[in-house]
Amino acid sequence: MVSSFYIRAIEIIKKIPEGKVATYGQIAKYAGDPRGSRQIARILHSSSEKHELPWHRVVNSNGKISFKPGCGLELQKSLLESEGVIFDKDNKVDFKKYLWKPFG
DNA sequence: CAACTGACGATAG
DNA sequence: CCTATCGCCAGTT
Repeated sequence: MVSSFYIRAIEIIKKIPEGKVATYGQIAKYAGDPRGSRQIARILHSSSEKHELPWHRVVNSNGKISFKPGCGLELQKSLLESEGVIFDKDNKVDFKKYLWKPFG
């Protein structure tokens, strides 16, 4: 079962460039469902492996990671820092520098 | 088919 | 800043 929202979200996520991040709400909204933030989480889970999505470039609305230390937080943080995205002391990214915009 | 679940978002206190 | 709660929607049980 594949909804257009799902496909669209995948396409968007795959387009996130290195050194940039996007939010769940942003992706969901741009994919056609302003409130599909939860589906984004599902998509990342079910497709990050199948579609090799840069799941680590997706953070919540605060620019923070939803994980907890030991649950992947370190991994995501590490991956992003490898791409040039720096986290502050609150494990947040600087949207002014790293927020990716679908329109450029 | 009904209830539960979830890598969320926004609002309220 | 933090927790609590509602709303959204698809996938599971």
